Amino acid sequence: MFSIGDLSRRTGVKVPTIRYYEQMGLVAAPERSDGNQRRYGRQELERLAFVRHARDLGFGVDDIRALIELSGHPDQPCGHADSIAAEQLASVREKIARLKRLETELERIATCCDGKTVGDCYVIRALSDHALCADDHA
Amino acid sequence: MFSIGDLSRRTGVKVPTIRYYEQMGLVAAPERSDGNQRRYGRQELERLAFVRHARDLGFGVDDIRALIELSGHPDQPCGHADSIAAEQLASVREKIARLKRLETELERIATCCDGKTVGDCYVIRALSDHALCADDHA
DNA sequence: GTAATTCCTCTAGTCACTAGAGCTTCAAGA
DNA sequence: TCTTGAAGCTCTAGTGACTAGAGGAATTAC
Repeated sequence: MFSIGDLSRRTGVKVPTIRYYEQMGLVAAPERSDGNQRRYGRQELERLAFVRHARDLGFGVDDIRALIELSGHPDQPCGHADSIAAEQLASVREKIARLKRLETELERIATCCDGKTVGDCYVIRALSDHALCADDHA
Repeated sequence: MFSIGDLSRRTGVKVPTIRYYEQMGLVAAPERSDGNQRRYGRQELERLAFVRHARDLGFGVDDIRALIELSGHPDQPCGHADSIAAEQLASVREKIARLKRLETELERIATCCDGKTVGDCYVIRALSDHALCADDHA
């Protein structure tokens, strides 16, 4: 049996975040001590580690709820879990693609400024005039 | 002179977002018609385009305020503008690096599942057991 | 026994918007 | 000129995933 602080140290999830996850239904409300403090066991630790891991991988709260629900039914087909993961992968790839376009544009903007004053600063001019951009990062 | 709707169509910034930018001080409060509706001119259009462009590039509101402030002083040295842009570039690069680590891990998770039920689904097992992960994406 | 630490609940703030209610103004056609 | 429907106005509240702080109670270490 450990306290919320112990659980926090073991999982790397901050104390208020654990309480928030409980409120959101990602982890079950645990037993309480006589003085009304939360007391956790091994099962809760594993569940929280699962949640933390899924969050680290960028899954949203709703996805995680669905994955937890699924993990409680080991006999069901796992197509749904697969598709949640595949969607997350697609969304990560999209974000990477978008950020790479930004990177290209920012490189051009941030490294081309050889003016000394704002008046001829390439950063400012590029922001003022979208036409100076190489591609359509919008 | 155009209305907020015209401005929205010309810049691609939604009407409530324009009002929000005004509230945040990113664009100046414009003249009003007799009936209290906003009336914009060319200058406001350019300013909003600047803001939109900077937002598209991922700059935060505070950065944009600073860049606008700078662009109003063409005689000052532009080192500050450069450093804002350089910081933004660094932050974009960091995000890309992080997302790539996630991508690698998600690829492993999402493509390795050849089980038929949740019980032996690799997605669920991988989330339960961080030790299955190749690298430290946390 | 006491002092320091940790815990509790509750509210409110973050960022950059977005949605909706309830009302007024504007522009175009009859 | 009248009417109708779109577009405008302000204000409040909601989004996601936390984070911060107030004010007080419980636990733990010495």
